[in-house]
Amino acid sequence: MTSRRAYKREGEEARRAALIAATLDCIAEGGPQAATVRAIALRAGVTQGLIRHYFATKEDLIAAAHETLMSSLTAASAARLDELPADALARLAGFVANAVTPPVVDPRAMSLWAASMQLVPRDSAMRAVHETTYLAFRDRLEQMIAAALQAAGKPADPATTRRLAIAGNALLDGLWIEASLLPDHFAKDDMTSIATKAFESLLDLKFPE
Amino acid sequence: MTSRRAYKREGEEARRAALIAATLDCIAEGGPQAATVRAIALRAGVTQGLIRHYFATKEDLIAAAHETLMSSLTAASAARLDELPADALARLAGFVANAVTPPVVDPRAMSLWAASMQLVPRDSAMRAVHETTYLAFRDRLEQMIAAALQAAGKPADPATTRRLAIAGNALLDGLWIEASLLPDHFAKDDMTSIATKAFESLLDLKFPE
DNA sequence: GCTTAAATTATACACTTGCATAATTGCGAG
DNA sequence: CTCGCAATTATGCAAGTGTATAATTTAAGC
Repeated sequence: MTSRRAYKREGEEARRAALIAATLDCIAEGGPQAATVRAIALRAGVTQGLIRHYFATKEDLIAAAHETLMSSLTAASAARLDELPADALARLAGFVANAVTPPVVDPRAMSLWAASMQLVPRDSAMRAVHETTYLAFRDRLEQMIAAALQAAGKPADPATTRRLAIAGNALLDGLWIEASLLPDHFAKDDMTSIATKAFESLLDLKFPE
Repeated sequence: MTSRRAYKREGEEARRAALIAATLDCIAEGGPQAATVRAIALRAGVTQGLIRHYFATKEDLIAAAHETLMSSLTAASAARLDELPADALARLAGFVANAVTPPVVDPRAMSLWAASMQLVPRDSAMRAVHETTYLAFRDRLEQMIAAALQAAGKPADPATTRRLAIAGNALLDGLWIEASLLPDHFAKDDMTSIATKAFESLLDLKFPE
């Protein structure tokens, strides 16, 4: 009559995803130290032994979680790309405004991102992930910048667009961080206007209304 | 004949400083989880009991460490202010170049900064510290921007300088982060040139050679 | 419906963690 | 020189950590 906990079998993908989600939740709420095996299992509605069944070690789970986080962050900004207008200038303007306002601006995402950044200097796998996702985002921005410059009839040689993409990316990153850290300091319109005008200055062109 | 460890008495300030420094070293090397009481004591050349003697709890020590870190980060960029030229344009140019190159760009500092950022969303004390230091840095930048605009004979109304300071600050933050995370991706001259040209575009002026 | 392999739970273990408390030692005051 | 007290070390402890392994249960195949 030993009443053992009832459970349901889930597919491997679903369980891995659930464990990763639970891990990110734990880290977001209490930092890396809060992401203990037991806390993660509890949040995933599972007993701790199961973690070991899907991830050889806790470190593996953490790594998988960070990888998932990174791709979801870039995916979030890419998702809206289709909804943007076709006109190159309006397209870039929309992309910029999107990057510095909710839901892309988000304290939880920011906290998780900071946790990842901390690992980059000392974990080569994390460094590789960061490098890839950073360059992917920057390349996309560079293409939109090049298109916008051409649409405005300005020269868009590779050296120039690279430089502008690096600066533009940094600008968006910095604004995203501050808006996420101090949400009450910046009104939504405020942020959009700051980012938009900065990009107009940077590229020396004017976005359509 | 129990040979107890020999030790030297240090003043309270010295010991607190040493413990804080050891704490930051631990966090920089292995993240918050590596900053255990024992690891900190070992690095400070002290036994763990002493920590409790100077800090009621580990959390107190961590908080003190983050506070020290933040003020030292802003102090680092302020220290060089006197060495900058008097001419407003050259002064701003030097400030910008300084912010995106070593020793301000530094993986260790970046790692520690990320650790702090992670605490901001869930720790009100850390949030207050961040807000203060962020605004202090931004205000300093705003003043230099206003001076540069005036020197170039351009209008420098408060709304404009505020907007430019926010964008300029974000730009410097973003470049600082990337240069610190991926040191091999950017040559020193490269970074300086990118930051300088971006600021010239942003303010619509030209820095002296 | 059995059988069976895999998914899941349960339990145990060795080790680390932060903290408390007692035992000593350095070092200035007299 | 020695006394006394605060600074420091040493030791212990209960709780939490990751991981290993055995015991069970689910559900699919025949």
